[in-house]
Amino acid sequence: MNSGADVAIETIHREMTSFARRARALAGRLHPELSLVSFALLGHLEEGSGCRATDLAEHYALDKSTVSRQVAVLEREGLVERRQDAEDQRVQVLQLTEEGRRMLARVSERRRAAFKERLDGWSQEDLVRFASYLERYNAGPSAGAASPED
Amino acid sequence: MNSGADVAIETIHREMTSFARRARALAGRLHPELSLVSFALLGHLEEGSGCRATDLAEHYALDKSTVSRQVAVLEREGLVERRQDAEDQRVQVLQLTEEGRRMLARVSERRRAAFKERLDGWSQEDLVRFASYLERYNAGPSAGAASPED
DNA sequence: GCCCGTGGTTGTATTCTGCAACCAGAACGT
DNA sequence: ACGTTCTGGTTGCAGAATACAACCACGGGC
Repeated sequence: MNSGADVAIETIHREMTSFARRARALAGRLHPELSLVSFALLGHLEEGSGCRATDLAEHYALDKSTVSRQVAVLEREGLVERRQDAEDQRVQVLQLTEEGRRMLARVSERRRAAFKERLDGWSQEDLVRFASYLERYNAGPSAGAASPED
Repeated sequence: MNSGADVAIETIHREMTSFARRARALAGRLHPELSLVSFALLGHLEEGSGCRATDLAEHYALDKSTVSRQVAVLEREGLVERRQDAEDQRVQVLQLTEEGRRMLARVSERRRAAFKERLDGWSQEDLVRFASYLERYNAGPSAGAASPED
């Protein structure tokens, strides 16, 4: 790899980190009602209907106790529901409630608005290309060293 | 804004968020000796030699008290130095120590390796363009080009 | 029926964080 | 010069997120 690419990687590395930092810091401020993790968990539940706490823990590299507590909070707030699995009594299948769906949509909308503002003035071509780069990056070249279980 | 751009924004939103939570989950695991925030702060110090705690706070959307404490830790560990500003006695200019530079290089190297693996196979052109998009995004809300130090 | 693996919860300690109160130096107006 | 306000920074405090370990409940082999 030549040095131009190295510099680019260094930059990508730094900027992505910076972004992560800001996203985390802002998540709590902009949406006090839904932490970044809760948001991610809800989002996960939205996609595939029904999943286990253990799945979430593994997917987000979180301890199962953490997920357990987060889910407990979300349940107490009426955003998710648990359903005992008929097959296996140990398992609790998690699902979004209607309220959870609404909340997710609301927060999602606000976040999207923030992004939109930040991306105002970009040409469509740049937006599309940027999006594709991010997708490509997150998809990972395969095993993805930067993301063991994802 | 047309729908093509909207889709792109949606994607950018999702992918960046995805990245953020993974980075967060990973930070503590990969580099127990340097939290994500500490790493970011050190990195920031490396670029422009000398900056104030307030600058860091603003840049990373952190409370100044948080930065104060983080910096205190980094100082105690001998990674950064404070220097009273001659102009303004209130100001403490922060700088990396040699040890700090070494530590940063070490962790940076490990992180870069992870990124590199993930970015393996990208053309230099794509890397450079991706990097510039990220910089542009992080620089702020399209503040007509050269937005200074944020 | 017993033991072990798996899904989840709870106890405990740590870390990070923000807010508010505070201190010290600078900037400004009178 | 003096007081007021502003700015950079620290500290007290409280809350949230997290990991780790111990634990409970169920399921599956033996």
